[in-house]
Amino acid sequence: MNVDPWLDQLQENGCRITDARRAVVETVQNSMRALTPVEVFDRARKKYSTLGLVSVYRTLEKLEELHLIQRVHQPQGCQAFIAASHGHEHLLLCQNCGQAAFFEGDNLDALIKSISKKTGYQIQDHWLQLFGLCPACQ
Amino acid sequence: MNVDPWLDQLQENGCRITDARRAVVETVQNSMRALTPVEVFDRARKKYSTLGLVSVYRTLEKLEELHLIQRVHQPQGCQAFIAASHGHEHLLLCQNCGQAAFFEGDNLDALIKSISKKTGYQIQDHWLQLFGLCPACQ
DNA sequence: ATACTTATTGAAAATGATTTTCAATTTCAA
DNA sequence: TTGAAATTGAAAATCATTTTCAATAAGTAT
Repeated sequence: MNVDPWLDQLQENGCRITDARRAVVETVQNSMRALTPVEVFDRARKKYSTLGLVSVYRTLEKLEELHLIQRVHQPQGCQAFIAASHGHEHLLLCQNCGQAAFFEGDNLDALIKSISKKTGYQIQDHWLQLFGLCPACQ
Repeated sequence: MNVDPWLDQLQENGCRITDARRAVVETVQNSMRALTPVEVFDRARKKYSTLGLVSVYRTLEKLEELHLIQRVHQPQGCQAFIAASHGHEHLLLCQNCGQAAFFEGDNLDALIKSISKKTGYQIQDHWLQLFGLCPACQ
C-alpha cells in the first residue's frame, strides 16, 4: 500500500498512482495556505519538472470529489484550494500572508432557529469564515 | 436630479447617466436573486435591446465600487451580484430558486473572542451565509 | 518477469468569462 | 448650442478552465 492516506484514497477509488499525482498531493499537503491551480503547478514543477498544468486541474478535481481538499472563497478570488477540514470546522484566514487555520466550536443553533422563524426559510447549511492577522503578521 | 438613489450615487461620483446604466440598475434592483453578468444582460436587453454585455460588466463594476451591489459566493459559482445589504447583515439563500434574504442579529463576539485566544489570530472580519429553502420551495 | 487492458499523461485546441482597445456616439456643463 | 470628456458596442485580446487526442505508464492477469 501507499504511505500517504490521500494516495490510498485515490487508489481505492479506482485511480492509478502516478508521479504527477504524487507531486500535486504533496504540494497541497505541504502548504499552509490555499493555492490556486497555477500556484500548485509552479511549486510541484520544482520537484517534477515535466508536470503539466492539465494534470494539476485533473488531480485537484479528483481530490475535491473525495473531499480531501476544499475550495477557499476570498474577496480576491475563489480559485484556491486547501487540505479539507475534518468534521465541522471553519476557516480562519490571515489577510496578509494567507495562512489558514481551522477552528471549531461555533454554535449557531440559536441564531439559526431565530432566523428560520423570522424568515420562514428552512435552513440546511451555513458558511462561516473569519479573516484577520495571524500571530506572525500582526 | 434622478428618481433613483443608485443613479444619484453614480452621478455624484462623476458618472453620466445613460440608458445602458439605467437598464442594468433597474434589472438588478428588480431581482429577488443574485444575477450573473449574462443574466443581467439577458434581462436588461428585453427593455433596451441594443445594450452590450461589456456595458453590463462596466456598470456592475462601478456599482460594486460604490457598495451598491455585492458579489454572492455559492458552491456553484461566485459570479453573481445582488443589491447590497445596509449595515451589518448576512445572506440567506434558497438552494432551490436562489431567492435571497438578508438577516441581522448574529452575535459572534463570544465565538470570535474565543477563537482569537485559541489561535492567536487578531480577527478583523467575518463572512456568514445561510443556505436552505425559502417558504415557497419547501 | 511479461503481456495487456485501461487510466493517465502533456500538448494543443476549444471554450467561457472577463478585460482591453478603439472609433463613433452621447452626456452634460459651460 | 457647443465642445470636452465619458460612454458606447463591437471586435480583439487575455486569462482560467475544459476537451480532445495520440503516446505512455500503471497495475492486473498471465
